[in-house]
Amino acid sequence: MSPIEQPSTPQTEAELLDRAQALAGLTLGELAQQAGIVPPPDLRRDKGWVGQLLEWHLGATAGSKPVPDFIELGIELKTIPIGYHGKPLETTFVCVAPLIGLHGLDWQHSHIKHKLAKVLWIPVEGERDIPLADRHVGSPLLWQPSEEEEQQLRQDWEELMDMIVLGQVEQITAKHGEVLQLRPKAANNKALTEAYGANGQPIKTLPRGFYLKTHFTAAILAKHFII
DNA sequence: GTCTGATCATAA
DNA sequence: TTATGATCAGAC
Repeated sequence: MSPIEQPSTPQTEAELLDRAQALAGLTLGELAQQAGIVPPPDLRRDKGWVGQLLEWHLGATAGSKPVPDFIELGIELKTIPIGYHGKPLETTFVCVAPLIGLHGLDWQHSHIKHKLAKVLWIPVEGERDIPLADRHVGSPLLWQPSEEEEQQLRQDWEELMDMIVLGQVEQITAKHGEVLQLRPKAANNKALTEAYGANGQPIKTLPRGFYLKTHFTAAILAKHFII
């Protein structure tokens, strides 16, 4: 057996798209075999497995660094689990929400705006009754937020950040926001980080992340594939 | 059936 | 602990 090398990094957007398109229709089992790895029985203990498998095939290099998957192209790769009805099964994690040091932070300079500036979505069958190795990869979609989409994101972001600045982070639930929600993003409920309390004093709370609601990502996919 | 809060693995 | 990659699973 010769060692398996990761495919090279695409140099252009077109090349990345071509290569993503070439993966469409294949199963995760086939892709795992090409990468020389064995699919886990389920994703319970490997929630990021699908995303990392696709990153490998497309030659993403960022690893766990806080930069886009394809640095040169400024493109972020996201896999999205799809149900039998063609709609996303899960919300999409975007990034962790800053809870302190927010003075002067606005939407234009937010981490989330930059994360979502250009995203390569790759739908993957996600129904739990389909064995992981048998799930098919779908057609990729390169997306940039429309003005309307960005406006929706910005509005929710500003509402949520206002609450965080006012020390109301613990009053925020997943119901806040139309397209963007704030939910815990942690290893467990013992992992704490610093935030503002109601009176401006520091408190310890669960790290939070921004997630795109399924109806928002469903609309993105629908706009591209159904029209 | 859907949603929300909780959780899992790994690297640095 | 924070960053990456997300899905699980009980509540509703």
